[in-house]
Amino acid sequence: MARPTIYDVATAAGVATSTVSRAFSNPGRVSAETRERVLSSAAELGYRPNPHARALLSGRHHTVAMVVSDITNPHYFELIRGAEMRARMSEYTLLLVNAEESPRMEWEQIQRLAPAVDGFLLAASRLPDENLRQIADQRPVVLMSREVPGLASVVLDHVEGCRQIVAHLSSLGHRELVYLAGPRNSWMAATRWAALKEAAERAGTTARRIGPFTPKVSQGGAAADGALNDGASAIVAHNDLLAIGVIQRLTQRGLRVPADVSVVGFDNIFAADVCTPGLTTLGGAHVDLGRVAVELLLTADARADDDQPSVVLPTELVLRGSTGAA
Amino acid sequence: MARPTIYDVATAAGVATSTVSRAFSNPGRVSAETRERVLSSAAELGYRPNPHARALLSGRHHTVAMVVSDITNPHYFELIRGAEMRARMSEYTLLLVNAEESPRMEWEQIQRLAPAVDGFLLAASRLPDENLRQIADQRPVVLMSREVPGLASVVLDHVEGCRQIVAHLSSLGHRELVYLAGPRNSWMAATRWAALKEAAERAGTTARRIGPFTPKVSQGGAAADGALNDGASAIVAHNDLLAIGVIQRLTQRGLRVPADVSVVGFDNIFAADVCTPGLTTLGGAHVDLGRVAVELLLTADARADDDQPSVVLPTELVLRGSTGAA
DNA sequence: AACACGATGGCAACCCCTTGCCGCACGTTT
DNA sequence: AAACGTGCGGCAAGGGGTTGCCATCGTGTT
Repeated sequence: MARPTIYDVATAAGVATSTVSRAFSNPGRVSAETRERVLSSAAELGYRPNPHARALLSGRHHTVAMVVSDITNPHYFELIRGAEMRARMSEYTLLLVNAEESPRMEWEQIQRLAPAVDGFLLAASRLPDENLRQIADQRPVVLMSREVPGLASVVLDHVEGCRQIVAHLSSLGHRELVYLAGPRNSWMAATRWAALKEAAERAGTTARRIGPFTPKVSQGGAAADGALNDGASAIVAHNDLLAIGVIQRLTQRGLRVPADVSVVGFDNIFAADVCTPGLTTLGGAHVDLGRVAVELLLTADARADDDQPSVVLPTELVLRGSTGAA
Repeated sequence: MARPTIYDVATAAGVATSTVSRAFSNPGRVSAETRERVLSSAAELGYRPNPHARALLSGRHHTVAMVVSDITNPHYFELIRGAEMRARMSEYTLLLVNAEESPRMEWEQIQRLAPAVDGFLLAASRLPDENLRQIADQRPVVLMSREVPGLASVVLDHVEGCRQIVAHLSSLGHRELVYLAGPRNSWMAATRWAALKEAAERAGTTARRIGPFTPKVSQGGAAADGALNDGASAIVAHNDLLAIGVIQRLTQRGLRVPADVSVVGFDNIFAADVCTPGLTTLGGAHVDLGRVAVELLLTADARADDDQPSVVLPTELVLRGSTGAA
């Protein structure tokens, strides 16, 4: 038989549909006794509210969309996990959308979903600030791993993280490092480089940048060759995938890591722990990042437009075998 | 200003709302000229249909839900990617749901979402056959990495795959292998063991099973110790995570892989390629699996209830350093 | 005893879009 | 010229809930 509706429940309980509705969504508005009767009728019939009908009028969908710039990057899975957990805690559904590194596709998907979700989680968005503000005008938005003035965001503390990286390399005697940059339109790539350069200057270390590189293992070859050409004794890659590709290429070319070259990555993905040598990488509370982002999104209504928090979570430098004395 | 509705477009174009609706969803029903006028008015106003209102009446939501039993397992990422790609190709949205290995949670989430999605993709569902059939009565369902008579499914060819594993180990001189079983309610765990045992018998090899183990790296320790106790020269782990944990533990205990013990995994996750030694594992077209599953789901309406295909995709044994002569 | 007021339930409009059915204006057939 | 299509728009009824407003009832106040 067809799914029971609120009308069926109303008939069964001998009340009006409005009473049924209120019994569920506004318990204080009906007497305890009536409520009890409605709920038991509903349970008996196996009634479940139709989310679409509910959303149509109320405008609340109990759904948040998370848009990731590239779902193939294992780094995002931690964010997704955290977001999914927090969303489910509040009985929200997480919609996952992949933008495949294409700003246009990202924009279109967001526009398509805008009327159907309560807000957007944008992970490492490739859209320009301007567009992000437009989206924020329509729906609450929380940026992940990106900051834009006036918009809510959650990021890891890469300034401090880069300082740790430089300090670590410095203490091992490295006086020159090269940064393998990420994609041109990646905010993270710009941020990491700025923080790295600044930290290097303070530590009396030389930092150079080459790239940009698409942050995938397959690009590690080209990146490694470029880095060797540069002559630095330490390589800081835009992320772990690239770093792993670099190590593979270095090993293939007969260099020893870390005896000849040290390599550092970002993200602390699972593979960083099992590759050889283990990858020294800047990790952090990625699951928390996802969690906090949803938290911010769900509480967005309670904040004024000009009160959008920018949460910064701590990083931790995970030392493994890929870094050693210069 | 508020999002324009079909009424605004109708007014702007000087037609009735029904005409606007048809201009979009039933082009043959209006004259080319009228359609043109409606579309340009709509474009001008920036009109986008409200998916909820559309779904409410039509019953089609252009959304499919994918339920994974444990989102922390990187193996699923490939399935998710494939499913996401195929869904987007048809302008469908993919809803991602995590069941956290809990059948109860899986069931509740599915019931909650049932009225809001066009179908379910259930990856490695932990629900009993009975429940799966109930779900299939409500909505189209496609199982991934699981088979239930009468329901559509996509799986890798583990019978052939296990044969390959046994043949490989056999050719290296292994005469005894031990299988580290997956979770008790996992269909895959049962299937792999059955296939392995059968293949082993034919090859004149002894196969024993220990477990079950939760398929995580952290369980590799206990699994490895159990396997060593068994005395077999080759270990076949339920999946790569477990296998990697096993290798770590073996190495820690001073054994050499593969000189002392060979290890084989399942899934060919990214980390299998970068760990040391590289993990020999049974891979397959996981992205295709996701793709095909969505394909089946989207075409489910066209098939009779008793014509639910069970697609079997090929596997490939990826040889790496973790297996060697006995 | 007359009145005020809070608690509770029902009525009906509304959210936005789809679709069955009707009617009109043509063109075609015999 | 009468009888018939046929193509195309509009009307209006939902689809399943939510919510503003009104009616009713019981209790407390003076």
